[in-house]
Amino acid sequence: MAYWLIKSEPDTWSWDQHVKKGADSWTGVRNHQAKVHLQTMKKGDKAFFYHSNEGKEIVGVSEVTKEAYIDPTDKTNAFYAVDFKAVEPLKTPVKLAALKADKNFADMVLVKNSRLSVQPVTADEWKAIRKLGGLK
DNA sequence: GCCAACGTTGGC
DNA sequence: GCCAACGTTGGC
Repeated sequence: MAYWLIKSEPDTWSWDQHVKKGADSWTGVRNHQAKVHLQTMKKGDKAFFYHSNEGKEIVGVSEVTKEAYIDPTDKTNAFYAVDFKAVEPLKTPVKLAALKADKNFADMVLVKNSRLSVQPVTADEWKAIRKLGGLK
């Protein structure tokens, strides 16, 4: 089981919308590094749902329900989409600022390369952030 | 709203 | 194939 972090601007697609929809497709990724990560995802993998711009915090946990397929919104067929369903919200959102202030997360991709929209998360980071978010 | 960081494009 | 110019993202 691998862990990931997916980013969305709440103006475009928020956690609340994600929860209401249940499962939805993560389309529109037009970055090759992010694409590689999408292709690596397996059904059942978990991902943190991060709000960029507004909030700048990790707000929930999602799960991969469908592995990478050609992004229907991409006419060149060069990019991929993955389906996610919302699993559970964090009891306390984990702020980017809090991660930056904590040395344990100094190497985290979110801290180092904030522009990447789909990122891997290590098992250690996963556990620590769940804890910070008030989950077991 | 600004601007730094990054990716992409296109001229040479 | 290099690199300057440009566009986009996202933190501040």
